[in-house]
Amino acid sequence: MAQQEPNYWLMKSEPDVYGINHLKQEVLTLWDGIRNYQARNFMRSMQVGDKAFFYHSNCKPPSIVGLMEVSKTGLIDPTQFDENSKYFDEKSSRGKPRWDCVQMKYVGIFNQSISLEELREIYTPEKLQVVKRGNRLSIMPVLKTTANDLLKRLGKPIV
DNA sequence: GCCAACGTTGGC
DNA sequence: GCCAACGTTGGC
Repeated sequence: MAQQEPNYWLMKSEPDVYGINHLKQEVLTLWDGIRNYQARNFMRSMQVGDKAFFYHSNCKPPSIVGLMEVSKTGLIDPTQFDENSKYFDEKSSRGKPRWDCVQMKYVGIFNQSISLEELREIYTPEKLQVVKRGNRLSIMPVLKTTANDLLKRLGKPIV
């Protein structure tokens, strides 16, 4: 069977909470704690092998810093059942879990990251959603043409 | 620290 | 089903 073309995504995380270096150390991580339906639905449409730009948010400067890859899909987010987790959801049940997640795999860090400010100079919100003012979505698709252009600018990710 | 944007909740 | 109140995200 022919390999399907990967889709591209952008996923935000705060470097103090879980940054690209955490992923570099762990290699694999569960992208859990997503409590937004739109973001969850994007995760549901992910395929193993899809690529995602790792975006550092809530920091100076917010930037695309690395690349990762979807390694497992359709996983139930365990934090929704954990009463001690800040992501605990009392309205979710094991019989009918509300939140799921994917497993991501480290690919590499870009030699030179691209800041949000620079992204705004290059792309319109139609070309790259994250530059849209007030965008709070933490997971969003990236158009193939934009993704290819980004990869050209960012160069080869360093493992 | 401020606040714009916007998703969610709950009263009606 | 509307919408006001509230909470959160995240840039600045």
